[in-house]
Amino acid sequence: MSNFHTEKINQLINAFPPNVKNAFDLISSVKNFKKGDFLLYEEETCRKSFYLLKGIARKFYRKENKEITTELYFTGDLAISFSSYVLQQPSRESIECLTEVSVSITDYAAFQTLKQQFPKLIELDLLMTELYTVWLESRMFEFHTLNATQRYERLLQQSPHLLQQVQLTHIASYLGISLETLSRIRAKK
Amino acid sequence: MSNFHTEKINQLINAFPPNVKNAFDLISSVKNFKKGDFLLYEEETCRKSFYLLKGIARKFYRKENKEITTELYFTGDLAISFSSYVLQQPSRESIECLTEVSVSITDYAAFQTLKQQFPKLIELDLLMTELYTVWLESRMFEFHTLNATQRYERLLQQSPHLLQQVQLTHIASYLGISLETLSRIRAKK
DNA sequence: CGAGGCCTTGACCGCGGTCAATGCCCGTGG
DNA sequence: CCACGGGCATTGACCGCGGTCAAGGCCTCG
Repeated sequence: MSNFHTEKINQLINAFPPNVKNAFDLISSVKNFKKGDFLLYEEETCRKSFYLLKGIARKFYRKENKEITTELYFTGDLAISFSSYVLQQPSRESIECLTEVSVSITDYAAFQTLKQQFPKLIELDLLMTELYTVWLESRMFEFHTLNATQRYERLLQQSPHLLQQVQLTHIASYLGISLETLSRIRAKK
Repeated sequence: MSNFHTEKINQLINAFPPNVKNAFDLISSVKNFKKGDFLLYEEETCRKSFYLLKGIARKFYRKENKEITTELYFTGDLAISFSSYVLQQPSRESIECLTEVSVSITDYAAFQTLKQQFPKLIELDLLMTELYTVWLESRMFEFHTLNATQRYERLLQQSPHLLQQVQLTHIASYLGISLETLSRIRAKK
């Protein structure tokens, strides 16, 4: 869940009374991972959410022994396999650390319980889900309306930092194109 | 928002106390539309949600004078342009009735207010958003993992009724393929 | 009977994928 | 300090899926 509309979320969180914040912290814990470590394995059910405090991670699935990256996470993003998390079913996606990563982990079940206690947390959950869905819709839209070159240029313009920090193999599959095609696109001009 | 997980939603709604149901009904109203009528126009901000009581509708956007169908609605589905509704911004999509349609319309602003009064409604909103997102993720996944023929066959198997009721032009664009290609796929065996 | 909407069929072609060879960079060990 | 190997990116040759354009068929309805 990319944090491209963070203001709204921060606004809501900052308005929380201290007891809600404290209760939330009690069911969360910080953990560190090394480059190459997995936060979630394919087939595993996503029972935790990972809030990135530092580092870069990616979510991907395998298709005929090739890996398709579906999301890239940076500091401030929330990493989960959404469908697996919501339905509490095995995930078709994995989440892998691309650098050293520090995350704040929150347990799914504990959060569900806490939401019943503090309805404001349901509002937070709704807001974050809405923003993820808006992002997903726009990603879908771009896949259908832009060709490979246009998708690359749009990424270049919207998230230039990303290209410095993530290897082209992952960027290519995130854009839904082959590494070779991406290379050719970049070669032109 | 396809109602493929309706049980959960019904469960939640049935547990609502009567006063919540009544309050909700007070901000909703039934309206009828003819085939070809629009529930929402492109560029318009989606300020209402449309719950289909009867009929078929579709959501689509235009791309170079061609129409791409993004969702098909049947009885029991909730028709909205999600991003427009959530962000209260102009929609890139339109919603059109494919048959005579009867809908229960709920105003966005009134629903927002009612949610503050009855937090259970936030839970309902969250649940429905989650299910839409799960559906959207699976749609995205199928676009990336299946070719045109496989997507058609999957639709055939999961929603055979749909093919009886919706013209092939819309089905083709819903599957992200041209009418001609769909016709050829159907011709084989 | 004619017109228009919808679907089918044919001919053609281009975007982007695949396979394979080569290049480049960097870390490790002799 | 250089040599080697592995990971990642580039480049070239080829090709197939599915799109486009155009013509023709088939209903339905006035």
